[in-house]
Amino acid sequence: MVNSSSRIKNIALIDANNFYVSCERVFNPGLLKKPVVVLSNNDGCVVARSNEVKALGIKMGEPWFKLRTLAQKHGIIALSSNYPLYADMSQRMMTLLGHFSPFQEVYSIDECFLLLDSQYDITHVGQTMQKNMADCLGLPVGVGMAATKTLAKLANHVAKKRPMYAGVCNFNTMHVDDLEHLLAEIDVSEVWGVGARSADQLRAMGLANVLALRQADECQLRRRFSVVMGRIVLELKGISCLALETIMPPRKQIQSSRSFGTPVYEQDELVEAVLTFMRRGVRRLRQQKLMAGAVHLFIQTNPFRERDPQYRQGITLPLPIPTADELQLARIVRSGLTKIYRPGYAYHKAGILLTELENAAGQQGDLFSDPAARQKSGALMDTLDALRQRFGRDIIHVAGEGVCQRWAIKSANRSPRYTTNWTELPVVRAG
DNA sequence: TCTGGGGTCCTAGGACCC
DNA sequence: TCTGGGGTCCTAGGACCC
Repeated sequence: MVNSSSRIKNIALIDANNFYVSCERVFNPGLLKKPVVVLSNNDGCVVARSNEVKALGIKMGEPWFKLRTLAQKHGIIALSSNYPLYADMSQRMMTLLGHFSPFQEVYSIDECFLLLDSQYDITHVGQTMQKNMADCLGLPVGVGMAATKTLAKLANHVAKKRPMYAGVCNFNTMHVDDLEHLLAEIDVSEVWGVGARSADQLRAMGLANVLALRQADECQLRRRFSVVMGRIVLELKGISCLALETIMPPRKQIQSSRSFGTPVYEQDELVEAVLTFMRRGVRRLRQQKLMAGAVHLFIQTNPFRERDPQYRQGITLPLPIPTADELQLARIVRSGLTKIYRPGYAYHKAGILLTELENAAGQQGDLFSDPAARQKSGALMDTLDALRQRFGRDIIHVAGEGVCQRWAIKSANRSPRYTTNWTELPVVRAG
């Protein structure tokens, strides 16, 4: 893996440490060095942990109510999630990192891949990125570099876990013996794409660490698992199978769903929820200039309440022609709900899934559709878009969404939307 | 009392066709 | 008595990711 040849690719993975917690700390330095968690919707589960919390052994995804005593004992600060803030910080981070290479793949809210030019000292470039993120945004990041995406992910893991790397680790400049020694110490479950299930099976086959997996026979593992595992093995060997996706592929589905703050029994209330989800889904559909060919609607009781009667049902509702018309979509889910709703259950979650998405611009005409009606619907939707743009996205509802929304989520400890809402900007004291 | 939400890809198996 | 077989399409479910 010594970087003797310029043909070896330099792929960097930059990833913010404890992203949500770090975003909160930027605007509230009082949270620095304190144990902090950020909770999911409804303040249900832990979705981000500061290092102090990780040190206490608290796991990702742990239900918050189970941690109350421990939290009290250690003074853990719990924040409701504040997605507008994180999304905005993410955008700033990606823009800044984009200056380091024309080849950037934004992989998730807090990480991106960059293809770097080998003529520079790549490790130094990584250190510059790290400093840049700290100086401009106040975000701590880890940087991993290697010849493939899977190896870069691992290098990033090493950069964060081993203090000697100080957050920047480049596999491409390591001697192969050192690298293999390192990989032998890493559990196979740390490999990108190896989940808990596969990790158990790999261990049972005697492939417990990353080096063992790297040296395994690709064909055999492909047959035993799937093509995905085959690719992972090749990537670990330094053979690139996963291309850098610099252009975001179009969405294939848009989902909008929520657990309820309190159980819902009545059909009318479910209608409220489902119509609200549909409005949110359609907003994203229209933002991305897409149309949906079908909608899937689902409702379910709480699977954790095992003693309660359980019911879960979904229905796929095809549209005669693809549409982004909120009113039409609202009508169709409302009628779909009457088909799957059963009285007598405590519903806990519902959602809609817009599928068979296609580009609104490339929309084909339909022999039976009425062009005048389509034009009218388009004009109405444009008006709604404009009103919401001007007065806020929740200004207009479809009739039936309800006003009080008793089922709406709980979000007890949300921080202000520092960067995206004028009334919540942080105040800077002069002098 | 209280257990997230939003995605992707792959595979197996059934339906269907010739 | 003999009781096809191969290709394709679709869907549900599994696994994984952040």
